Amino acid sequence: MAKNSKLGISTKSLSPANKLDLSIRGGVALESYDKTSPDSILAFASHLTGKSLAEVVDLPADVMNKKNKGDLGSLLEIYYFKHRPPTNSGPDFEQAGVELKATGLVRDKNRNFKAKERLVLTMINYEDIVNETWESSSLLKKCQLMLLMFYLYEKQVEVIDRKFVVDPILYRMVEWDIDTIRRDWEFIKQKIQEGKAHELSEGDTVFLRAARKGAGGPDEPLRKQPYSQLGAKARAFAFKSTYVDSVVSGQRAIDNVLKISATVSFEEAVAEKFSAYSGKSVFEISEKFGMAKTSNSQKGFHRQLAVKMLADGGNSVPELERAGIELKTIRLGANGKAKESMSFPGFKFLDIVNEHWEESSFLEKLDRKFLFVIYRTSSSGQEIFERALLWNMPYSDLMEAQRVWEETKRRVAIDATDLPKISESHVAHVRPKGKDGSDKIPTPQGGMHLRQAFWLNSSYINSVLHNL
DNA sequence: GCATGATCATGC
DNA sequence: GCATGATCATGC
Repeated sequence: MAKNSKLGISTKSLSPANKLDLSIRGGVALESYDKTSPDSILAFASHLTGKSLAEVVDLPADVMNKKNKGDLGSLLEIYYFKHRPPTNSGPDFEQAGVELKATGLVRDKNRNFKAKERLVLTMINYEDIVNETWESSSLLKKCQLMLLMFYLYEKQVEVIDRKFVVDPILYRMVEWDIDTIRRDWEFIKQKIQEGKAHELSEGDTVFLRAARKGAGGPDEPLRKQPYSQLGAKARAFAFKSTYVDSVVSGQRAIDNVLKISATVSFEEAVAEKFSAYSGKSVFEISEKFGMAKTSNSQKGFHRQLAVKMLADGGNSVPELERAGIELKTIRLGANGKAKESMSFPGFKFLDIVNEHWEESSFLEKLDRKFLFVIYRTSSSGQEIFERALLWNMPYSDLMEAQRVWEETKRRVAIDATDLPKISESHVAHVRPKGKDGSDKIPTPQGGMHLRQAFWLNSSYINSVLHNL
């Protein structure tokens, strides 16, 4: 939570920390709550469901008059919970050990709630983390128990008017996904210990990410790291937004497709699922799952087959979505090479010219963990499932992808019909991707041109596979 | 065999 | 209806 001073709120308007004068408006008489009890804090928080902060408490004039009213979490603490969080790095409610997080939801295509963005937990201190163990970590101290409050984010609505649209949740890391989260934390620490804080990437890990923090522009000052002279971008521990989604929807209770446990990591669980099929023919595997390949142009066939293998015949793997893992199939020819490049979502000419790399959808996709499911045509002409592996893009290649993206942005503004070709980068290129030849969208030049997308070069895919 | 362009099937 | 992942098609 931001400290009060950051909000510019006079502390004179605060009630004494332990005297709970809960003058609640709106005809709702609320009981007090016990600051030492997580359950009591949760119960008190739940009275906000369906309401906004401004509906429930009288906010002082200095807050109401401020144009930027600050972050909702801090306002909640002060004016709803009447609580002043400690200035140390521990949880907001120190006696109960509860950290308060208020986070925004938006509606997806199906009108379901989803997290607007990743949930930032706490800054990564590169100097300190190398001396921590998981058990003694500042992350665990602060965030092992969190009160998560979810409001509907709408840009034009002031923070104090945003309604809490679902019930708050008391999130206990121990009960949820501590095994995976701990591994994520260890991985991030390890990278810093190797002097690679500047190479941290969101794709490194599964649920807990090292998320870029701060403005992120070229002027953003870099932080020192203990085992390298190179400065590193400021990063914070954060939960991946798809992971937050699963927390909101309560999905976690039912998705146990991969059978991750204290002794089986995400990677091991995936490997275990695929191991039974290694070397088997695509035909044999599809027979097993009763999948009739209706035509050769069934373009999603190998992908469907991959999901079946992972989900024991089911049609989805919620853990993949929760972890934001990108499933991609790769088909190798008899020569062991991937023939096709790998496509990514299309972009609009009019949008990309105003985007920044850091916020681009291409980076959002690339900066993930990938699950490659690899098929290979044997010398006899029969296609077999070879293996599956988890991968994320090395830092240097991500930089090259950025270069291609920046070049694309630059050239779209000049001539949207002349974009980076496969020969211009060893990593990525731009190519059409549409329904057909008539699928054209407007260009900055005022014309119409075929819809385009970013692709990873087939030669790059092959070099990645070769190195693994 | 590769670069480039075109298009299909699917799920939401 | 449309974006997306994937594959097909053509020309050199």
